[in-house]
Amino acid sequence: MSVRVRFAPSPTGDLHIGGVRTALYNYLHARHTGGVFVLRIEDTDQARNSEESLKTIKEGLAWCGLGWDDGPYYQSKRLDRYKELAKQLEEKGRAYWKTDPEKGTALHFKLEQGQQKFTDLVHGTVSFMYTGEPDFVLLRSSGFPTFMFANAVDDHDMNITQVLRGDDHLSNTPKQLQLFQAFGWTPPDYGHMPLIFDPNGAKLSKREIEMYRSIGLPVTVSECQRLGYLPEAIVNFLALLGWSPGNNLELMTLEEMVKLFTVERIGSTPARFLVDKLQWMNGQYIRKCPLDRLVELCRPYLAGKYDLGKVEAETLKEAVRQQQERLKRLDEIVPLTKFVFLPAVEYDEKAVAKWLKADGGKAILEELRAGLAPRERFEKEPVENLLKAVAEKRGVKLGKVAQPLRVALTGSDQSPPMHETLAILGKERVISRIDSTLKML
RNA sequence: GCCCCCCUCGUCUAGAGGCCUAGGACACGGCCCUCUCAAGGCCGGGACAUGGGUUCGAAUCCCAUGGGGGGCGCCA
Repeated sequence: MSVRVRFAPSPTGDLHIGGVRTALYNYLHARHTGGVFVLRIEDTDQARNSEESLKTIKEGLAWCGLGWDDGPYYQSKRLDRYKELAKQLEEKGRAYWKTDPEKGTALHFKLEQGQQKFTDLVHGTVSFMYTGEPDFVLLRSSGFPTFMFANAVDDHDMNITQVLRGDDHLSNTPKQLQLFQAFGWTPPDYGHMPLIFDPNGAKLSKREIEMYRSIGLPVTVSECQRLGYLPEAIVNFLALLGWSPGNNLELMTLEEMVKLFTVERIGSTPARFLVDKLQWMNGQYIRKCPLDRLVELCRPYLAGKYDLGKVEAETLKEAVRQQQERLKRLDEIVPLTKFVFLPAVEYDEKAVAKWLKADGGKAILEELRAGLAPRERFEKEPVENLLKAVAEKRGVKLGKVAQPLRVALTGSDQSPPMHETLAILGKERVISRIDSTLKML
């Protein structure tokens, strides 16, 4: 039978990083086997569902490059089907109505007690012992089905062959298996993948989002976007949280992952989500990114902070180019290009003290001004020659003469190579910034 | 409370009885490159949770203990 897998989120919030990984593994399995990837929306909780969340999920999957082949199907549109099947169970004597004084009358499934065994795709044989395991609800008093029920029914109706989901569902599986048994259906194979933990080893929690944000840890797709991560990096990183191709290969495109992915190689140990490696990986993808695309990726961050209205396209492009190998996150472009896009220099006092106010800083700057003034353009060779000449004449190292200029032009002791810094600022700004710095000293 | 899952460097992992004096990556430290910061290159420290078995031989198999996590909702 050809493979059919699904991603079945409930539209009750942002698309979570754990959800992305679940979607990814199902997507990879489908693509690897030439199967079909189904999207199903489990919107049976009227109170918590939202249109906006649905939109977020679809856009989030698209952003990650995880397209589905079939669906989306909506459980809210299949209520009749669930009711019909529930009735069958009732007629078979496997379900009964019970009234809760607070919540109303709901249909319950009669759970068989005793040993429950099944073979999990990632854990192997798993065996449960049900002693006083309570019966679970099939239909709520509202008439809506529960997850346990609708989810199993849909997996059957949609001919799902493998269910790849989080370990948090492992304990529920025997119950759903009993449902399949009661209907006389063949169940799909289940594979439960390890949970993703936060840096403290606890389950990722929505409540901690502020703390996560403060350490640059994106736990939802919108956080990924906000914090300047590339989808390639997120997908690549998440793929490696619980799966490995086994040959020391780490940087992979989606296509490569598709080729390499097998569910046998999904691990069984929970993984902590730390930001370090993700940032490194993001930097790798930023460096590989074609410049034109990188400019567009950076533009919103810059536009949010600077007035780009009068900035020439070439300047913007060059500013981004200069920082490409320094970025780990897109949002870092903002502080790094401050010297280009802000009209006035913001001086770092420590840098000023170290390079300009100390021994000969001012004299060096004056000398460089004299050397720079006759030039219209600042190319690599002439600039380097000038710096070297000044350094030699004074018997000091290159850094001794480059740094004062750097601080005068950018306010900081860190910037792209001198000739690039000069070139992007242009003659006029170079001279005026040197002059106003000199005046200040 | 009951049931279940997990346990290799700080982190992600490779490892399916001898290939392991345990490999890779991130992070960390050092060096090189160098006008700064990065990037890049090289080197280094760093792990089989513990205790019992099984076996000629165990990170790999079994059992306990410890630790971590999950499930037991008219949430999904």
